[in-house]
Amino acid sequence: MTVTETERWLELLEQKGSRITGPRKAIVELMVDADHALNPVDVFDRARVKYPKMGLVTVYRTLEVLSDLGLVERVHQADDCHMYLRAAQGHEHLLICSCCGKAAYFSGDDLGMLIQRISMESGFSIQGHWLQLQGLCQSCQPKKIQTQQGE
Amino acid sequence: MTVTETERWLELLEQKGSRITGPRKAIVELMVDADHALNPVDVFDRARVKYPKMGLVTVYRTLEVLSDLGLVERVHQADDCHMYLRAAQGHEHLLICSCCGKAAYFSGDDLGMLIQRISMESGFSIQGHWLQLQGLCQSCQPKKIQTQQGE
DNA sequence: TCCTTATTGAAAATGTTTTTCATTTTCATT
DNA sequence: AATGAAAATGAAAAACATTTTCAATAAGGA
Ligand SMILES: [Mn+2]
Ligand SMILES: [Mn+2]
Ligand SMILES: [Zn+2]
Ligand SMILES: [Zn+2]
Repeated sequence: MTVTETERWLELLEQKGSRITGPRKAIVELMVDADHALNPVDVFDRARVKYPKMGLVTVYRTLEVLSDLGLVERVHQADDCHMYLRAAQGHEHLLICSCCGKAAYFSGDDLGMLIQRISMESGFSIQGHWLQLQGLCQSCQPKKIQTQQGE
Repeated sequence: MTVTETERWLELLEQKGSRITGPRKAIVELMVDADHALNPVDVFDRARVKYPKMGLVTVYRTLEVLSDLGLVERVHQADDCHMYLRAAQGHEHLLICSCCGKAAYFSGDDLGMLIQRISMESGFSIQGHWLQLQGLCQSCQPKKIQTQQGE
């Protein structure tokens, strides 16, 4: 599954007239599999394992290319706003572990009523929304006992 | 109302053992009233009108102090993740105009059901959420006719 | 294999935020 | 009102993150 997804990304890259290169393959392979949002340096460190002469500049450039193709997207967290993760499929939002950073998409939110009400009350015409849940993933729950913030 | 709110901020500052200074007054006055999220340079430019010898470093430092006191908070937007706005009162979320940047808080979202479901499905224990609506404010609607992104 | 051109990595440039430090200002105490 | 300790300030330097420049390299069609 990972292999075919990697191939899909590379084919898309090719279709758009980009060349398939060693550095790009290394970055695609790792981004396809990543279950944490990664910042450019994270990507750099991981990519260098597969492609040792990788330059950090190429990481920036490749993330931009993948982002333009809609394959990865930027993720904002309180401490780091320049993280990247495979893009959402359709209408999905992120759930991120505040301890280890593990990220998962979810879908099925319904803000229609809320948006309609706020639209009325504020006079804004609402174009989009941004929703992100923070929590502790299963493997981090034993490690941390923290207070829960409701609603 | 603005005057008393400014005073409240300054008193809080004083209570916490900080000194009330010219630069801080200028920044507090402008942040109390701001209806747009402002980045440090925005704050700098505006504060210099009232306090011409203001240094940019002081802006950074003062925003941090106000943020530590819970009086302002950092706002993330697609193009600029280091913007500051007066802090939410209780459980509020932001509505921001994608054209002019006008910001308004709203409350009354209820994600309880959603959170419970996602919690079940994912195994995460959910601690908090981050919700932001983007749209066009009343005065920007005539200017731009844009496609609407649903739900 | 050859050739054109996109891509690459190093280095330099740029832009932002933080640190350092001598000077100024605040404000509690005379 | 004058004094003095400590906090705050602004200029300059340093540290960081990101982008640009450019000569060398590599991709992939002919
Ligand atoms: Mn949604
Ligand atoms: Mn952000
Ligand atoms: Zn975790
Ligand atoms: Zn507007």
